[in-house]
Amino acid sequence: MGTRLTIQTPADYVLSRDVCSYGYFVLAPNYWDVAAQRLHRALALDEGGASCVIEQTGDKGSALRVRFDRALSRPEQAKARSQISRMLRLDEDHQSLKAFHRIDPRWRRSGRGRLFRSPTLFEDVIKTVTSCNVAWPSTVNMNKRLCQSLGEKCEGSHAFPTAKKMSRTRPGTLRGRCRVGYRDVRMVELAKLFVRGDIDESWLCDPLTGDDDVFTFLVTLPGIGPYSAGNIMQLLGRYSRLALDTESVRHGKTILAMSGTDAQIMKKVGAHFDKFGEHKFRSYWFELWRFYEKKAGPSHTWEREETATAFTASNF
DNA sequence: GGTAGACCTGGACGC
DNA sequence: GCGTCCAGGTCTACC
Repeated sequence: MGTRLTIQTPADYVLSRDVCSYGYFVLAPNYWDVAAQRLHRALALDEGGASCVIEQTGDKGSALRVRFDRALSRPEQAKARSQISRMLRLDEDHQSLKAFHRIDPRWRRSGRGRLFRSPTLFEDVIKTVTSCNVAWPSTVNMNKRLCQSLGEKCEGSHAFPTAKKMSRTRPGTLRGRCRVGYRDVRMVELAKLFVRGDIDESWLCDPLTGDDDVFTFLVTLPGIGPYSAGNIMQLLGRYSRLALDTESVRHGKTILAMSGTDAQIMKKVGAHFDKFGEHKFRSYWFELWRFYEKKAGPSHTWEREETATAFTASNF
């Protein structure tokens, strides 16, 4: 029989709202079961992969129940708790959420403020690289193939590849089997940096480290430019910068009624959100998310293979 | 500091 | 079914 864990949540926590809050919830190995409103995914643990199902059967703030497909050792249980907590932002600073709702009360009623992320920073960084210079369906495919080709196999699924595994993979394998194209070398280099400890997560997360320093460091990494750095910063819980891309231009044109060249609109979008200060990214993102939900319905109803793979500028 | 072109994949389109 | 074009962010070379 597999291990079962109970994980306490903050008083305002709603699983369906807080999982279905960022596009990564539809990327492998994540799978949101719309009918049951549960999150399925495999985790890479010390003794191999383990798939789990996460559900919240009670009201807002009730505990999460997590069922694994196998028995976990004590150290694995601790690691699983830590990874799930990171992924679901259970550790999001409550004062920061309150401050966000004070500066942008549009999201107070729904309680939106947490953005779904990955169990590890490595997965967040690689997912960011797979989202660059491609349409969303290609990002979905790349992540699916990365898991199938390099992820630890467990019951019915695969975990996301570990940095160690990817660092030992030939770029040609990534390109050929996972269809990541020219990103192959950059992804292997990133994996090696993680394995060598050259990417110091504790420094990146340290409140004493300035946002400018984090940004300056991130853009030195292979495959990471201004867009990716901005995105990784929000994944680190630093919301003071935007991740500007073609979606930002679409948003500027269609929702904010901005005009000019794409470069001019990007600058205008950046300036438009300055008023939200260190919560800028969340204000920007939830505006985008609201737009997607108007088009496709509430995000917790998005079927991975249908609606969720379709939200790009060209489709909307 | 700003910009043009290459990088790669997959989808759309025309034939 | 095949060929061509295009979108997408980063990187390098060049001005």
